[in-house]
Amino acid sequence: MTDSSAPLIVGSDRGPQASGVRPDEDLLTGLNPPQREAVIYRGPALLIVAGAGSGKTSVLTRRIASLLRGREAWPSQILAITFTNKAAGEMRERVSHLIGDRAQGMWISTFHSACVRILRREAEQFGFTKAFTIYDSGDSRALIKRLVKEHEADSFGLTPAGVQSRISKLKNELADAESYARQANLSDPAERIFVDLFTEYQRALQKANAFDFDDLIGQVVYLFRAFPHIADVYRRRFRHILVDEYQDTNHAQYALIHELTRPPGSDSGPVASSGGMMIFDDRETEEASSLTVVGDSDQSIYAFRGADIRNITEFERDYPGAKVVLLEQNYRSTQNILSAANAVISNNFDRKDKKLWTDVGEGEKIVGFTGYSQHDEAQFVADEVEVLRRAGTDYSEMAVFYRTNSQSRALEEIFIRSAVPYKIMGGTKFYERAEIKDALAYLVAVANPADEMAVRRILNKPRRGIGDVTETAIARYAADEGITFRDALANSSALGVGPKIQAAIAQLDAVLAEASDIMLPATGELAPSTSVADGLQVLLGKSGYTDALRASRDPQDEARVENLDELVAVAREFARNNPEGTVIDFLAEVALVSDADDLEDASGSVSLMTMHTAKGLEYDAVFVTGVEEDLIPHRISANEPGGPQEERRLFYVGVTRARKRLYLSLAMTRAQFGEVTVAMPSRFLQEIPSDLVHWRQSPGDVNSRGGTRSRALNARGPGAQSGGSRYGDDLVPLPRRESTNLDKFANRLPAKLRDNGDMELAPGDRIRHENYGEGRVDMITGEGAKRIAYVKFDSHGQKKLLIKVAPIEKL
DNA sequence: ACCTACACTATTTTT
DNA sequence: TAGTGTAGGT
Repeated sequence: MTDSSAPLIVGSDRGPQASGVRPDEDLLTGLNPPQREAVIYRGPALLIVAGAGSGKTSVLTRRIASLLRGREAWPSQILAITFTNKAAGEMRERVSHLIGDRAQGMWISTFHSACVRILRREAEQFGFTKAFTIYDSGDSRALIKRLVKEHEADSFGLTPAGVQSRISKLKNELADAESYARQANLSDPAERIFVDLFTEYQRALQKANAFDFDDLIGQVVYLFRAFPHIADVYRRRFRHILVDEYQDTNHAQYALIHELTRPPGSDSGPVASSGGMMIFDDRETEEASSLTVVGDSDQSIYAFRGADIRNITEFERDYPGAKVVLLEQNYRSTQNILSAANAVISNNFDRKDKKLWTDVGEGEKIVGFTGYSQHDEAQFVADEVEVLRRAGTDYSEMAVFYRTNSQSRALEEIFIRSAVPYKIMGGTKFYERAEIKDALAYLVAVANPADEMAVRRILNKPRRGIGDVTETAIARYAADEGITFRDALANSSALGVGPKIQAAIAQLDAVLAEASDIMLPATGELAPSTSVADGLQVLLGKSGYTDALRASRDPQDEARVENLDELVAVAREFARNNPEGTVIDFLAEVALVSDADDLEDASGSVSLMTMHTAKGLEYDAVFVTGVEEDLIPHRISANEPGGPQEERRLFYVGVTRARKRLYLSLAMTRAQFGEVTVAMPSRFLQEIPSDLVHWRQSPGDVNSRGGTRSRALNARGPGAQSGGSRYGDDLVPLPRRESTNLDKFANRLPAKLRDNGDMELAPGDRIRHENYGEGRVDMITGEGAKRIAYVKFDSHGQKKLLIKVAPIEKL
């Protein structure tokens, strides 16, 4: 990271590329003119407005490759920011693919990961240690919950969730408790208490040597502003900064980029000249780093968590002289899909007009379907998935989107019944499981003993007979002695608790100490890479945690043990990838990589995910489900400023994920919170030109003809065929009722799925199915709960059945 | 200190 | 509906 090693500048800022072959000519093959421009432009600031599917990742990676290839930059001078860890990994991959080993040393990461790296180096500057840990939102909620309770803030209408989101929003605006207090209305007692909570929350974090998610960004900005000479180190290091998904950056992230792109030395001026000598004389002429941002304001879908769309819409104002390149040609979708997307998004009034186009042709019409219930809708999706599969589309090339996670349940039930393999993306939350959080708290207790919350968490896990009283006694002892909560454990005899409990505390202390010896070697010494996994096993084993789970008769605890084994495996995998990684590094990675299981087997199964998760992905066939008012747009968004427009962008994102086929489906009734409510088609449906959609079953069909007619399986009757069966006028008058007796439409599953888990079937057996009648088993595949029978029915042809749950009996 | 039962309430998106 | 929190009993 030394500047003396700065490379030769080959392509000058605006010098015309003289004749001859560019060193990066091959990087430009296959690019259209604007894409080429985006790769080769050199200047202080470049905004690439990249519509959905316009090849922006390709442009970004080639731009980086071109900088490196032309020796305009060393890898260490490049900082590329992506939205997710997965995207970072892919970008790194693609750059190395283009230029090989030379890609080593670049920083390609999320804002959060990059900031952790910076904070790790600089933490000592402002009252933290290198061993700081990261509070995820669950951790900070727990902390806030405690504070709210202590202050009895709930009687002022302050809920933990509300306080948490307010603090988060403020931090995203780079406000702290003090600056907030200055402009708050402190005659309002609730406000005063909120300020107290905020102050104490921050104090607690500092005391615990921990940062929450928002602090990771905000504190780096604070650091750069308070210590210009430190900022300069990074300004000189990162000469080329590239930010993807710029439309989803919040103010703190914007400020961070702004700090990094100031000319080095610029704000240490007064210091430099105070002695009358221009110490940094030679640096006055240093240039700011070049900044490239890529984004699409139409895909901004994170305003709810502080993303500020103005960061991109006002880029040209923030960076005068910035070059703007527009990428409008779409290489992903058919024209019909793009036309629908364009039509919908054009209803957002305050946007720059932009129209995606393609030259691949119109393609198939968009297919619409209205189910009577969410299960009916799900059945349609499952059936259609099978149709596509038989027509040659791989499961992994299909995806089902929904607005809220809860919608996945009905889909899951039907997919299981129909034996469609699926994978829920982003929904699993491995790291939010209680046993995983417990295990990680053990690690934190060792790695960052200042983190009192972590120690408190494990105090009585497994049950050791340590309750509130003892916990308070420990805390008081620690306060009296001026030592940490963790260190108080080492002195159990001084706590004034019973001998049994003393022994339990001593035992816990011993386990933590033993793990410390394994994971935290003396300074200078390097711990073996297996130390994290080994230490974790010691902690879980000798604390009695796993034993307690194994002894339990709760069947779920078996799965918990497996999860813990999985975590140990993750630690071993981490060691393999980071031979010098420490516990601290492991914890940071785990805190920042929530979708770690993403990279594994999405192959061979249909992907289910929320529309938010879908951003940046693409599939041959996409099902957007639940296209109903109050769902998309979500009802809660109606009251939020800009809410409905953000929902429209979200829908736009969903639609533009599809390459060849797009399905839009909805249900007329939806069970929510135990009640069945009538749903109305989403306004976004009406914004799509009717000739683009072929309704298999339109909302009008379902409305006017009642529930006795078509169900999902036979909906393809002649009646549903004509393009004229557009719902049109039927749409509006559907009255909203809170709850109705539409049970006849409900088509609900029995509350409990049946379980034929132990049914023995072999090829040749005859069976009877509730709906399909009798048939003969051809073949059995799979194991356990996933055993599948291939059955030839006498009157319904070939079907695949999941033996465990299918309504069948052996004859 | 721990367990059970009951009541209540909050239901969007997530690095 | 389901998951969480609290109160009360052991």
